[in-house]
Amino acid sequence: MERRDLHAPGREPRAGDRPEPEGGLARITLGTQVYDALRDLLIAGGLAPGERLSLRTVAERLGTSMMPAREAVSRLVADEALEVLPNRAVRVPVITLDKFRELTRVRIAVEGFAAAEAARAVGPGALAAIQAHDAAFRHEVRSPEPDLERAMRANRDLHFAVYEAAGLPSLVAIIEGLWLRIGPVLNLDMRSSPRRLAEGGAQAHHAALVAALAAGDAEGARAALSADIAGSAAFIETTGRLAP
Amino acid sequence: MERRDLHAPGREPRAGDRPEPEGGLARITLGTQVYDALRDLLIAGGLAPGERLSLRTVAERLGTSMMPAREAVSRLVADEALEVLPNRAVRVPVITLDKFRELTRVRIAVEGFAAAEAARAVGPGALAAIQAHDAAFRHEVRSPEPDLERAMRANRDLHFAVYEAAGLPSLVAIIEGLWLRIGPVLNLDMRSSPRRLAEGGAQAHHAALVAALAAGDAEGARAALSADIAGSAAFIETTGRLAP
DNA sequence: TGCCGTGATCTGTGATCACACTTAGGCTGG
DNA sequence: CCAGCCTAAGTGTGATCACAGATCACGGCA
Repeated sequence: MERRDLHAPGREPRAGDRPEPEGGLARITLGTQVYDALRDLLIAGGLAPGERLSLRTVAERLGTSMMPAREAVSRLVADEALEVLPNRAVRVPVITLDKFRELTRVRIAVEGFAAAEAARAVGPGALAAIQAHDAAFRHEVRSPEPDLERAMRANRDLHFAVYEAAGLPSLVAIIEGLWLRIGPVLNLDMRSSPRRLAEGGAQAHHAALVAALAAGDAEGARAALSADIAGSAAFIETTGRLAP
Repeated sequence: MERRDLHAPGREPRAGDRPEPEGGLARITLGTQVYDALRDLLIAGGLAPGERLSLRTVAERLGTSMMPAREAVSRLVADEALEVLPNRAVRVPVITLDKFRELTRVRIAVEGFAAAEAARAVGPGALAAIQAHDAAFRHEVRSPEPDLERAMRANRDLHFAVYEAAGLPSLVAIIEGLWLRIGPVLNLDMRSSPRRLAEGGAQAHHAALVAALAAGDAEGARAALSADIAGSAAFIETTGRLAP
């Protein structure tokens, strides 16, 4: 919370900020908005592992009272994306090496299944979108001056486009929960040593994944995605930033 | 909320009810207690699909103020175990047939993976516990007057003993989230037509599952558990209580 | 100089109040 | 007798206050 502004650019929400009845069909509560803001920060690596949060700080930073912040943080704690220490302090969990390996195994199983289902269910439109994200990612990492932020966003968009193509929304929700927990460590390490991107391991896995999806090869898609996750995890482990 | 008391038997929590510092190491907040109470009700079928909840009613029923109820309901809504209608009314979601089938597919994938891992990782102690739950379930359904409540609890204990034997806590948490969502419909239908228990389909699947676990046969365990879930789901579909 | 005690400050949690909104029931006017 | 409005009760959401506990820095004693 120290380093980034949670606001959307140019938007400055205030406490009594509901002049128009929000037009849309579904009502978006302030608590949900704060939740989404924190969630995006976590997945994008805007919050480092071990970083402490304060309900009052979050609330003030977003221009709301403490209540929406409470609800958002409470939900994130329930998702284990945040944790409250016995001191009552809230912080981004510091993942231990064992926990990281466990999460990686679960990811390979769950996301691998999603990729396999996607290979069976993907349509031409979704496939085109996936290929676009793949191209964007490849273009970014091959650029002479790669933009880390954009590359990781393209990577995320590619993955979730695949998962959504499986046609199982509950599965996507589960995967989002997993990304919420590995996001901080993954992004932090990527940020600290961007050479991983240039190595091209991810590109190769992505290419194999897209090819398998296009061919309707479920097991091929599962294998490619598993290799992608495993490769990324192996890199993270070598950086040694994980707690013992 | 109309039909059951959320209190543990003989326990009557009151608002200012913290004379002793709760002894334990981790502090259990009131919000978490309410969450656990509602969660158990949902998994055990104490709340029917479509049933409406009210924060004030929940709070009063548990002897707390509205705040802990808010937090608990908010978390359950985040888990999709409850839903808030555009009217701002909170109710147990009414699962559609398509959604039920989707959840079943995800369950087979995720819980099947857990069973396979359990076959690889289970130790003698955990295996004994699993066998005990299996025996309890078999004893209950073979009894001349089966106690539905006890049978379903034994079934749940058996399943989760297997999942925990996999040694992947994050996976167990995911599965709990899934059970939270199918619990109401599953329990309701079981309650309305208990003959399913007597048919013995579940017993056979359980026996095959336990045998596979004892033999370290991962794929056998996965197959047995998948068959158990599929059989149960097929039965639920025949009762036709699901929304179109 | 080093260490312990102590108070100010900050934390999350719980309770209470206020508000916009929905909904259901009763009353009035036809 | 029926249809219409319209009030009153009930809803979740947001804000504010109160409080126990933890943290940390400062100051005084040894």
